This record gives sequence, structure tokens and C-alpha cells, in this order.
Amino acid sequence: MSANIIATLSALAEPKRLQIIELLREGPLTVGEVAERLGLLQPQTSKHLRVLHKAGLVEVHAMANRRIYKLCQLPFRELDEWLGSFQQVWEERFDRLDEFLLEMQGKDGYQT
Amino acid sequence: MSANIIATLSALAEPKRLQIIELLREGPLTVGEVAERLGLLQPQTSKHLRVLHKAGLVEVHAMANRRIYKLCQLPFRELDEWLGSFQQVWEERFDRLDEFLLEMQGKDGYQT
DNA sequence: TTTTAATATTCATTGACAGGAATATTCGTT
DNA sequence: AACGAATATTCCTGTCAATGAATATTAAAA
Repeated sequence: MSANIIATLSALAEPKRLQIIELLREGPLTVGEVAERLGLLQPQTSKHLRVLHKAGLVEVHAMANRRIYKLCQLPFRELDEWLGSFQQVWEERFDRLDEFLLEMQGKDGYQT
Repeated sequence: MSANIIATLSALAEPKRLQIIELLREGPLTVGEVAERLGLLQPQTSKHLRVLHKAGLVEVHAMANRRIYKLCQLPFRELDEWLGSFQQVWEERFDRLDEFLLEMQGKDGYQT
């Protein structure tokens, strides 16, 4: 369940990779195009794309010499769902600490 | 802008820290309680909580001896907004590769 | 078939970070 | 003031991952 979330997060938690992802929002791109648009060396670009691919964030399509990388939807949907599990929390009364402090106070004999 | 996103992602991209975050969904907790509920040692728990705090994911409230850690909303909202910038993309025609391949084909003289 | 473009991979180096053990700090209690 | 509970910090060590340089692979073009 949240194992995939970790994979997604780790893959995204790297500046250049995040840039790549944001770039790919505009549409599928070739390795060379990604490298050029972001000012990266080709080998590093390939390596980052491989990490993103392993994490299931992008898919590849071979076309002659070139490899076209394209965003996948699933991991982003999963991440979005996971974030959704928090939105319920905000609506609850957990955003006020006051009553929790009171509850805390009773737990054992601490004088404030 | 996306600098904060990176901080958020890096902080979350660690199994134990993600567990802590998910635990704190249920409400604010003491360091000791977090450690106990997740079977972690106290020092590691403190260290993870410090990272989460530096990233702005949790806030602390000192109460006598204890420190109560509580989730922050902002970073999660930001992450959610960032994810939102993708949802537009899915609706576009980028999910079909076909026409992109055609467009690609014209770029320079490659025979398929 | 030799060359050239596009991409992937390997290797070595380096820096960041998590884990464990030990210790320091803070504060309430007696 | 001394003790004990709760938490933070330091030090050390091992591991993983990003980087750069060089090289290998694949396919197209001449």
C-alpha cells in the first residue's frame, strides 16, 4: 500500500528529477530533449529517467534510435489518494490543540 | 515554489518518518507515545521528528517535560496543489502517444 | 560496411543520511 | 538540592545514491 508511496516520494525527492517530471507534464520527450531543456548531461539524464522508470513514474517507448519518455498517471493518483486521507483529519477538531492539552493533563499527575 | 515541495518530499520519503506522519493523523502525540506506538527508540524518534519539524511538516508544543508533536496542514495542501497541476494534463490528449509519434516523425528525417 | 547520432551502462569518488550507543538537557518531584 | 522522567544531542559507523568521466550499445545514414 504505502510501499509504493515511498517509492514515488523518493523518486520525486530529488531536484533534477522533479524538474524532469514537471517538464514531462507538457508532453512526452526524448532523452536528448530533456537533457537540453534542463541543461543536463545525457548520462545523468538517462540515469534519472531510469530511476523514475523503476519507480513507475514514467514509461518508455522506443522509436528508432530514440526513447520517448512519458508520464504515468497511476503513481500520481495514488499519491493524491494518500493525501486525501489527510483532508478528513483537517475537518476534525485536531487543529485546535486546546482540548487535547486538557485531555493530556488528565493522563497522569502533572501540574502545569 | 517547488523548493518547499522538495523539502516535503524528502522528509516523507523515509519509511519510519512516513509512519510517524500517518500516526499523527490520528492526533497530536508525545515523543514517547510515538516511539512506543511504532516500536522505535526514543533518540531515533526525536531525530526523525526534528527532520519533520525542519521541513515544516509538524509543529511542537512544549508541555512541562514533554513535547507534543502535531501535523501541519500547509505542506500537505501545497503538495496537493502541486499534484493538481497534473490533473489538467491527464484530461488533455497526452495520454495517447499516437499523435505525438506522428508529430515526432516529422521533426527531422528519420525513416520508420 | 564504416561512420555518426542517440542512449545506456560502468566505475570510482564523494557527500548525505539513518542507526546505535552514550551523554546532555530540561523540568517536575520529593 | 538531589533524583528521576522525558526529550534532545553528539559521535561514530555503514550504507546508499548522485556526480563526472569514460565506454558500451543500438540503430540509422552514407
